[in-house]
Amino acid sequence: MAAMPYHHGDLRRAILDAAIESISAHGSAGLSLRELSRRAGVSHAAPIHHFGDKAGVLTALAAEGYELLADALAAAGDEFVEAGVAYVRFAVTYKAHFEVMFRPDAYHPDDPAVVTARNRAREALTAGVHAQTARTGRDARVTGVAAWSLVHGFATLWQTGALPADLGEDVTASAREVAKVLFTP
Amino acid sequence: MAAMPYHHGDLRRAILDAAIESISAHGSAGLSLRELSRRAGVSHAAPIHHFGDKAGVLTALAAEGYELLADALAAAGDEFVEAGVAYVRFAVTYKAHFEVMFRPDAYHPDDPAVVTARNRAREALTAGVHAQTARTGRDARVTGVAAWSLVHGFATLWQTGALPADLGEDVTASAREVAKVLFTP
DNA sequence: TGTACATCAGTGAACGCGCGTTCACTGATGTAC
DNA sequence: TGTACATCAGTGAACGCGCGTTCACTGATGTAC
Repeated sequence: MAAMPYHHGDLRRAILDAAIESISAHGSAGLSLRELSRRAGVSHAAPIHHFGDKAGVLTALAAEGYELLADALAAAGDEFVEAGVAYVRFAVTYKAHFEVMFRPDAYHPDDPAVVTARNRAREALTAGVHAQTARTGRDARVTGVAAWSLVHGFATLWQTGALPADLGEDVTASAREVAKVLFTP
Repeated sequence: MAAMPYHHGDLRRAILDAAIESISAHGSAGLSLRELSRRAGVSHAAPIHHFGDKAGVLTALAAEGYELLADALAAAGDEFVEAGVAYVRFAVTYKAHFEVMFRPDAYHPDDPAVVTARNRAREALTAGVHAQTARTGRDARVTGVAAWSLVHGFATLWQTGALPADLGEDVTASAREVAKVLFTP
């Protein structure tokens, strides 16, 4: 039975992973630092060293989430429907990140890392919309909000389990069908 | 200085109102029964009498929310865009109800009152969609999900303050513009 | 009109719990010379 | 190659707090006769 080494190695990452696991299972509402420490197998005061306080953990998670979202949207390119699908796929794959990102009361939304990543995601999101509206001649601002609302609402309702069961389990396919409604004559 | 009467009169209502006030201000995550009792000016064990436990309070709130939503949608009639606007207006006006309704982990989603009210709201929501798709020949199921996603996402993003500031402050007008995108050629 | 009694609504003390944060500490690591 | 020392990472005890729920209770109300 090997004794735990005194230094963890990558406690920062381990705490974030523990947070992701816990939030995915039980939501972000009841999250506690002590639970994360337990999951990471470390004393309950250890996370403070890396994150300062509880909000610091969620801030790091939100920043990471916006980075991942920006990457996913960038990878989808200028194809509007595919960007929408990528948004939904991100929300489902990174459930915990997604949930935290849109609970700004729970973290430090003005944190520089968050601001930078969020702007990157915003730009990626509007890029697809602009490519679309340039072709169709619609108002870019309103169309952008409509598109964002659609995919955000779909992702949120899907997560909550509020959508009718007969949609099936393939979230990508469902999201694509739904996204098409917005841009099919 | 009049002494408080021993019996409150309508403590049930007072607790619900206190919950609405508290959730509107600070979200539903940190809500506590003791805080509600304080707000209602009553001993901290009193709410148990009316609601059984904490989840009971939120269950009552969710049921009330679905009733109010069903009423709002019914009042909008079969006009699709107006039903969408009504949905968003409901979410903004009854912020606390709306927030609780979509946090089924926090209450008893199988409570009969909740189930009944939720079904009423569902039917009202699909009525508008069916009227619309009968006219346009689209697939009712996918269109319904798209419409619901759109208004739900818009409402959610509006509440979080995530939408661009240049939309202005008139949520009804913005919602109408956005809803129109879904059904304008 | 009065009275006994059941029922209901609210009280206040007590319980045990998990939490975030602080603190002085110790173990481990790496760097300067 | 060795050694002194600064820095960093994690510990564990302690703090004070607010919480949900339980419990035996008392005050108020209404109903049967």
